[in-house]
Amino acid sequence: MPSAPPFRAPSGTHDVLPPESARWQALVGRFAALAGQAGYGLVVNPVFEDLGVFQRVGEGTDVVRKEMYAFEDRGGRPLALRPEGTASVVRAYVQHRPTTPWKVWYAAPSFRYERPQAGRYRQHHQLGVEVLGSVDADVDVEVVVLAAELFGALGVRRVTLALNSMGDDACRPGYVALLGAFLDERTDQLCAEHRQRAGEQPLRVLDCKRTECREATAGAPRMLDHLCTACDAHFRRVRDGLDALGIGYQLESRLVRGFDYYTRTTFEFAATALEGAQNAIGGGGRYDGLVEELGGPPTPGIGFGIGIERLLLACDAEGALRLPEATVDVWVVDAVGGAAARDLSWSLRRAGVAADRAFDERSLRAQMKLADRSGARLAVIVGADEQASGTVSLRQLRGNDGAQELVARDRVVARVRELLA
RNA sequence: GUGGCCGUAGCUCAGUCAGGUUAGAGCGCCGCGUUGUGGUCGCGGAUGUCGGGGGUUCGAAUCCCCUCGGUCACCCCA
Repeated sequence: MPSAPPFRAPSGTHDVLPPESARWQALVGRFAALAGQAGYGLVVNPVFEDLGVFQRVGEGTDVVRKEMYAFEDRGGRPLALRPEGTASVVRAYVQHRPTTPWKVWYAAPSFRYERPQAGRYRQHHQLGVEVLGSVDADVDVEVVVLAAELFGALGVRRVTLALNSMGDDACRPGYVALLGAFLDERTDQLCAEHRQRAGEQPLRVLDCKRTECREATAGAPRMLDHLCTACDAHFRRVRDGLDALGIGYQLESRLVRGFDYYTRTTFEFAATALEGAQNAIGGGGRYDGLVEELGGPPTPGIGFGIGIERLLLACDAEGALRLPEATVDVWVVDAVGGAAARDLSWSLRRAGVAADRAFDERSLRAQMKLADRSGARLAVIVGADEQASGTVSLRQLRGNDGAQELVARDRVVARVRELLA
């Protein structure tokens, strides 16, 4: 007698069950194929890391300052569930020092303690790639195009790409000083939060969506106008590459993104078919200082993350990724106790035929209903007569007027294969 | 973390505003019509502590408070 269940998935988490889980499989499978085809290997990282790994990477960011699942294990070690994928991959790079360029992809959960809503979860899942060890602008292009290709392969068309460059150590400090001076003169025009924090995070103010900040920064200096020669050339090559490959984008000088580690190229994909505010389906950028930050040798890097849940919502909104219902080829109906179903189903499966059966000695009628609903094309039926004569009845369930034939038990697999061919 | 809305069978929902006999529908599920045959059709059946807890009342799905969950916006981002 069911009553209110004592437990449910924690707030902001969710179960993925069949048939929805098949879409996950398909999505990850497509991505794995695309990444593999481009020379990326799978990386699997721990779901928690030393707390310091993430603190080092984003001490000025909301994600790290107020959204982390941080805890101590029984040995008193400070740990945290990963809030994003890049830090773990970079930590693994520093630890193992693979030869470069190191091109990897992952599909893994991330954890952020936020107020849940549609498309925003406390445990969500990301597909991502990282490339470590190359400053080549063509890597930036490869990474961005890879994400775009995934959307295309899935049939998600209504996607916009925002592109920006954050500069590097040579030009960013000067720009930030310029921006800081600009903001200092109009602190009182900013929103409440940034009136306090504009000094420490001037770039954040550009990203603020509040109208006060928007208006106050309308005439602010743009990073893109202050790139040094090297960053400007790099950015130009990135844009040329995207143009050559037919990937459209919009320059977005306000695109700052949520992590401190970005340098040069940053980008964000939004699904415009999504109604809600949570329409960013992927984003990333270059992080040429991050490996050193985590104790490795100077090594440039770039990567992106794509939110699986949001991407699936975008698929829904566009009617993409509609999968046919999963079916087996054959359903084994056994009215004589179950042993025949047990043996025949495995004979078929061992021969590569997808087969299923009922349990619990259901009535013949009930088993036939299940056979029908399963979508199987054939029913293998064993009743008392077949049992006695060492045969089975093979019935066609899809069309052919339910044509039925009697087949010797040792010829079942061969005949089934013929009929399915 | 802040604010608005919502929470009735497995699913989608009616009933809540004006508290009152055993809480309903459709779909799905199970069984039977056919003790050896599915799809259609017909008949029958099961399942709800009306999210949870407390309160008001003779009486609460319905009113009040708290809480949990969802959702929308802010914020942030995938």
